[in-house]
Amino acid sequence: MARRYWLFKSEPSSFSVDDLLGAPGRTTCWEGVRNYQARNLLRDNVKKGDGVFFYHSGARPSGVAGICVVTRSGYPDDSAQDPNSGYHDPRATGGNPIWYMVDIRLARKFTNVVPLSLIRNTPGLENMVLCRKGNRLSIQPVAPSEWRLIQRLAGTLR
DNA sequence: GCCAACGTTGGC
DNA sequence: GCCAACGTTGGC
Repeated sequence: MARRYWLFKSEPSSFSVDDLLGAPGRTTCWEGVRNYQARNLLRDNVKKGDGVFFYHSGARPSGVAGICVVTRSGYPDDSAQDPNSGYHDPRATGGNPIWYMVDIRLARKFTNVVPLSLIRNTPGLENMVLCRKGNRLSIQPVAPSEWRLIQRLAGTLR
């Protein structure tokens, strides 16, 4: 299977690209996804070696803040089984973990966030899942052409 | 802070 | 299985 591309959303007030920059090995587990559609992607489709856009939501501005690489494919999100975690789900067990996560490593933090407003106005990006009305999916597929275009945009913002 | 859009829950 | 109520997301 060829390398695939994704976009992961995070509110920077909760976990930002700078938090990942400061993490050991610039690596983190992407815990806490509690939506079944996003869960299915993490469990079944996001694979080691895939590319990830780190997206800041609820930010000023919201937009793509950097590029990551998946370093571990989907595995059970054990925060669901931790009563002390904010992500605890009492239904999750070892035999039925329900929720899944992957590990990602920050490859590059963009000098400037590529803002959503620019993405919306850039030909070739208007059909991104990100731009679709009402979209709330926190794990999204990104087309190879979109992957290249956004990196080119990031270069123009330097 | 507002509010539209969406996902989930739970009564029936 | 339907659907109203509710909670959450996320842009603005």
